[in-house]
Amino acid sequence: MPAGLATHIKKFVDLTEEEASILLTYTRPLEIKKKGFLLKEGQVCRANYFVEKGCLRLFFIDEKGTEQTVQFAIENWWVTDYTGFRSQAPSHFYIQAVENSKITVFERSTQDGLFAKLPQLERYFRLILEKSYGASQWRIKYIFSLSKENMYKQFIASFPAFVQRIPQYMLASYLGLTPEYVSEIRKKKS
Amino acid sequence: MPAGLATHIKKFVDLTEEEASILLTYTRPLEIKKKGFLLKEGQVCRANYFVEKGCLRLFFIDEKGTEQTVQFAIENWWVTDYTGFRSQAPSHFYIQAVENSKITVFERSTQDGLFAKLPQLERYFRLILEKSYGASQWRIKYIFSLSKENMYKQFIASFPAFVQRIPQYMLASYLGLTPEYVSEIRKKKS
DNA sequence: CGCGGGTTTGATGATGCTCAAGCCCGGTGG
DNA sequence: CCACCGGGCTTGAGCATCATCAAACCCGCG
Repeated sequence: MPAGLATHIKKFVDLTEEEASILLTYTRPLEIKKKGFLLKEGQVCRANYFVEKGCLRLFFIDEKGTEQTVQFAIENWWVTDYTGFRSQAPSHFYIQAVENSKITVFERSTQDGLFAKLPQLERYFRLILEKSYGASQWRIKYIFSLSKENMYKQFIASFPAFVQRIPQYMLASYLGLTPEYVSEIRKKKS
Repeated sequence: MPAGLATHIKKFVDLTEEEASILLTYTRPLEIKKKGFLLKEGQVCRANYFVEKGCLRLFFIDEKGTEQTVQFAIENWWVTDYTGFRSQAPSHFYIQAVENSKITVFERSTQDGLFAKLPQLERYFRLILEKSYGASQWRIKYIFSLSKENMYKQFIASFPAFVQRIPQYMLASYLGLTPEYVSEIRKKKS
């Protein structure tokens, strides 16, 4: 039961118990093991994923074969390849579990039906997307204004708890630097 | 009259003529001269801006005093500082006209009233934001997978017409490189 | 105990920035 | 109509940041 999702929605829009149970019929719970994939390059991205517990990441593989993390999603965040989700064309991204995770799956195919029944969810997703897009604008701001070293320091200062949860190389791939260089920065700091 | 806006909305959701005229009462046309500002750092971002004609840019000034462009908006695009727009806290960004422009202004304070009257706009903005957020994910992808030189080449190959409309230093600030380096790349190409 | 994924180390070198100067060209005022 | 001014673009030398590569190391897990 996606108790987390209903609770999260209620922070943004009204949702009665009855409506919450309608919501249930439009979503699907999913447990996924660490390193499991919800989406791979070339596949059609059919769903939007809400993290009840655990952590997912959206990444791609560049021409040199290195993984580059675009986004992490922890508890109460949504993640999908929005371009692929909208177009239903083969995706250029991967979505992978960073930890053993409990997910609520929201299929693209049932979206319109659900919005027809619970119109306030249209508002909920608008609000979520405003927040996500705002975060994305800030991400660009950090990328352009900070040196790699400062990006790293800033990140671990801002999210110390989260840094504990992910391996270094994954953090490196999120910040756009090499694991070797992360190592060097850490050495310097001591 | 924001004919462009109504037309744009109709591409995404239904909108009768009567509803379009209601929309009119909730928006405000604005003409702004090249280099004029719609938002400056420290001000509260009270509106979302739709470009009917012309071009706007969202940028910030980094600690070295250099302008860094986060986003351009040409005809039929919205632009605002979403974080500031949502929180109504003083912004860290600037919004400036790149050309003489015709804008439709949508004030934050009237947003809820309008959505109550025209609920389908909730959907419209959700769709717009999905598209914008998707574009933003791709922007990250390009930043992480291409060298500066290839970012530049890729951009001018993808948007040759748009490149004509903006000065080099502004394009440089969008791609996160220096005008000097752009110069160097252009020299090499010949 | 051994395997393997992840991290560290260090040497080398490319990418792309900084700074300072000159240049080009379009606009403005005399 | 010309001269000047200044914003933007170019040039080049020098240099910092950060990537690359190869090797060793560490340690948790099967």
